[in-house]
Amino acid sequence: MPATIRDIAKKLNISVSTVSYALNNGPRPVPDHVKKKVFDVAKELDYRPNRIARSLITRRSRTIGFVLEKPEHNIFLGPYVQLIVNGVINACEDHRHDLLLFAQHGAVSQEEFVNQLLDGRADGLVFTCGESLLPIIEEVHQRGIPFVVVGAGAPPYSHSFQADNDLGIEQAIDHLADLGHTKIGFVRGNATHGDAIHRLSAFRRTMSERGLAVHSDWVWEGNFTVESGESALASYLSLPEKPTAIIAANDEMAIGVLRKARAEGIEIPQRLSVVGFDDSPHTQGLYPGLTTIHQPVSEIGSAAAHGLFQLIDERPTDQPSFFPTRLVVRASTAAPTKEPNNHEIK
Amino acid sequence: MPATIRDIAKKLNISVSTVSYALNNGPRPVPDHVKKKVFDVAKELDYRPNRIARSLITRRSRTIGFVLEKPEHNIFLGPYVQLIVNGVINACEDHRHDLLLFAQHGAVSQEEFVNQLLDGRADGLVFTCGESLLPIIEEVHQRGIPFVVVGAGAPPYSHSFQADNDLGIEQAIDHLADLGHTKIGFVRGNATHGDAIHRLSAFRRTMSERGLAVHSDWVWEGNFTVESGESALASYLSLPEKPTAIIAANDEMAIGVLRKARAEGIEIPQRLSVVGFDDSPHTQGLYPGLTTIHQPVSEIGSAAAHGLFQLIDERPTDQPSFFPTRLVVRASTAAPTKEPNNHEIK
DNA sequence: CTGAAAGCGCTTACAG
DNA sequence: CTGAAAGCGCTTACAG
Repeated sequence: MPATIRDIAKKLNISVSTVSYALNNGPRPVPDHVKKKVFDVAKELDYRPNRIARSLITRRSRTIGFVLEKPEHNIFLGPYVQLIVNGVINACEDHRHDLLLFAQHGAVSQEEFVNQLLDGRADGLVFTCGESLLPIIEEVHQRGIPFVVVGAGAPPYSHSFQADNDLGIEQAIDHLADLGHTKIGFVRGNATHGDAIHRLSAFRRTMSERGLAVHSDWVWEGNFTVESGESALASYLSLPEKPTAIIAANDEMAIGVLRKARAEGIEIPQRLSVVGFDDSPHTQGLYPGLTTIHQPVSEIGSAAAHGLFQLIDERPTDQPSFFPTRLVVRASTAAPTKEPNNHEIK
Repeated sequence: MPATIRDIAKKLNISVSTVSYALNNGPRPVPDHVKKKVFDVAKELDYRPNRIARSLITRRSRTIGFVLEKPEHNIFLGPYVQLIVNGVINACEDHRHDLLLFAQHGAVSQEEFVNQLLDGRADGLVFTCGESLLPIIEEVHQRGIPFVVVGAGAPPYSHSFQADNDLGIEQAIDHLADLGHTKIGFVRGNATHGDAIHRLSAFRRTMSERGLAVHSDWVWEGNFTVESGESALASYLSLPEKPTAIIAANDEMAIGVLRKARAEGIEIPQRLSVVGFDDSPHTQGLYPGLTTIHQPVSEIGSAAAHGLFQLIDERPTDQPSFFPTRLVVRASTAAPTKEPNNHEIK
């Protein structure tokens, strides 16, 4: 049986309150010689404070929760989630908190899941933004516990932290237009994902603002995976009239496009230019390099967590919440020099 | 003020025990009509069970902890950690637990950190293996709370889950030897990391078993990052006699070797063969492909977590704890065809 | 200055 | 069958 403050108090013939104040260094003063004895006995008994008991009273766990977007196995494999969590963890370290990953979104009912989010283990929550989370965010909001949302498409009442998707898509289109492209395709992300939705509508809007046509044949479904990028390129191949450039809503899908293009013998960037979105670290190691839109994902995660800590402490939030993107030109884009339609389909 | 079971009991004029048994569906039977009333009032009051209070009594939080190996910012960016966490999260979902990431290893004293690990928020702990964790594992072990260790170099009393590093290094060496290489270099990982230490000694041993010489000039320090692979290749360049092949203790460093080799105009694999270790997913997307040793990192994480759940439940552990590796041949290895020493150093 | 006591929100032996 | 009560390990008003 682990030792408690009662054991320490008994051993020293003093009250538990004195022990408590001694161990916590306040708020009530305790004479140094008493304090010393308390610490000595604590060490002797291998006393460890029980934070559960403390939390029950203080209503603080010094832990924040992270809610994964989708109830999918292997959700953790995406570079985006990894970067966000990395940023959140960094902020937690700075702020002396720990991070609880809720793992049961896919395994229990929504009611039970919300109960878990609100069961006292976390002082506040970081949501990633996906449609499946919206009703959950709503319930959490009703409850009044502090939360923040990472990504586009958060409810208006929430504190959200996101990249400037509009700017990013403009940068991608303008880069391609500057190179002389007029026929530009788009691989979209999950229809349930806030950023994906945002980037698609930014694509449509910016294209028409620039006087460029958007063919519905040139917009492909995707789900942020390499595989969905590959199948986008597969259907590109069967088009009678092909775009000379493709923007993918994230790097993974851009990699899929590149990979499939390579397999099909389509020269990149001579015959087809490809732009990604994210500039995630492992894309940076790709050869030949991928032209992409950089967004500071880890910093967004950090800012979100710091914002959450401010909400928890009922301080005003002074964190930046809207992050500019940046075009990173590498080897996957160039002026269109070869006619894409001349390509032989096997 | 959130509602408690007392509020429900008061409203229905029944005892809190009945409410508790009703909400938990037992162990004491509660008549269905009472149960229904309890659930109705619970919903009406927006009652949410407080797991902190429950945990204080049951001494179970249905949460396990994950202890990161090193007190480094951006620790989460490594693909290895990501894969382990992914496997652990998957197991958590299966077992209806959540995962607490301890974030303060670098921010607080060791004593305070151990106190956090033992403060009741986690029912058991998953450690990754690094030297800095050994004294911490020792203290946790003394305390008697369930824990498992992922990776090589765990204390003998612990349940550890790891890849067969010896086999992996043998596979790498034998593959290169079969191609005709006799001069093989090695980029080692952090000197404080269990797997890194293990792979290096496996390299030395297997080389000598195969009658191949190990030059100390051909073993480079590394720290599992791309950059350290690059600097290994930089010092390779200045060697009077160069190996024809390099094994890196993980994929990141192998990527660094490849990248630097490309920058220096060294033809891969004609002039230099490179073998990695891990076969992490984003390596799989590399072009040209990296020959590497596959280890099932995510499965190891899953098995470790499942093992931990069995320890927590005091059941016998039946999880596999030693995982075979597998050679994956891609484009970075071939028979040595060009003399490496002929290469011009700029 | 310090101790005795109430209480955080639950679970669960103990009575009736 | 169900209620009253003890208690988990702490914090913190309340007395003295």
